[in-house]
Amino acid sequence: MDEKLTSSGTHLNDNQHLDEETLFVVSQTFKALSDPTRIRILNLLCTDEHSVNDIADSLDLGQSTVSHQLRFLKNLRLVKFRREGTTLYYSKDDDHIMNLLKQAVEHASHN
Amino acid sequence: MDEKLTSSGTHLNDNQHLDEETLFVVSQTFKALSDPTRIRILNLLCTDEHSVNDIADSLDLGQSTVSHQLRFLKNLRLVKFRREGTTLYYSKDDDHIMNLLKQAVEHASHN
DNA sequence: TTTATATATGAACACATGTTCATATATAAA
DNA sequence: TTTATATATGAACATGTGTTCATATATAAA
Repeated sequence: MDEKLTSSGTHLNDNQHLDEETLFVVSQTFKALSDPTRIRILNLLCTDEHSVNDIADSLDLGQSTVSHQLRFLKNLRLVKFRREGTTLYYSKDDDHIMNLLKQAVEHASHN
Repeated sequence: MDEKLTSSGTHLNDNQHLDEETLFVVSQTFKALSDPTRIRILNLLCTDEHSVNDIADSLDLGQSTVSHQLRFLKNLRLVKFRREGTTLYYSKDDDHIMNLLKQAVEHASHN
């Protein structure tokens, strides 16, 4: 127990080397944020929840495109959804990553 | 002057819509951080400067691979280099983006 | 059940991406 | 100039990625 303080665990924090799992998760996370379409979707979900067609209409994207990208984001647990009849309302599910996106946007638009 | 306070500039901060240039820069930035090899290189450059062969040896990568990726990172101004004889010492050139990487790593390794 | 609407899915396609190989360039030493 | 070392470069290749199209599924209303 308290693996971080021992020196015999499978992978400890040597604070320098990145183990393969961390590397994979980090790269996948940034990959999610590396596509303009996904960035626009997440930016839209930053404030409110939206249905799939809402998103498609707002961003002028195909319904299929939005659905595919939402599945991608859902697999990474960056978004979640709530059903109401036949409509699915998607919303953000990871405030930490949304914050990274916000930081990058602010950095890029040099405010 | 002071475009942010006017309402007649080409693109203002409506704080909701992302203009194309911002979208491009943000996506490119995250793309840089979305590849395991580049993450490992940046992680290595997080603390000290390193030559190309240093990096290749440390991370068990081909010299060509490292050189290609360093060019990629240099084009995005995430790294810079300093020459000493025939050796080029690379180091980080964007503390803000390095900080984003650090945050993601810490988030992924659930500390 | 039939119909309408909202969303998901899979195949296909064009395009982007990362690595490798061979080779070019650049600097310094002999 | 020749030689050695460090790095850069471009072509080629396999693989990954985002969008579109057609269609399937799911829920609700009629």
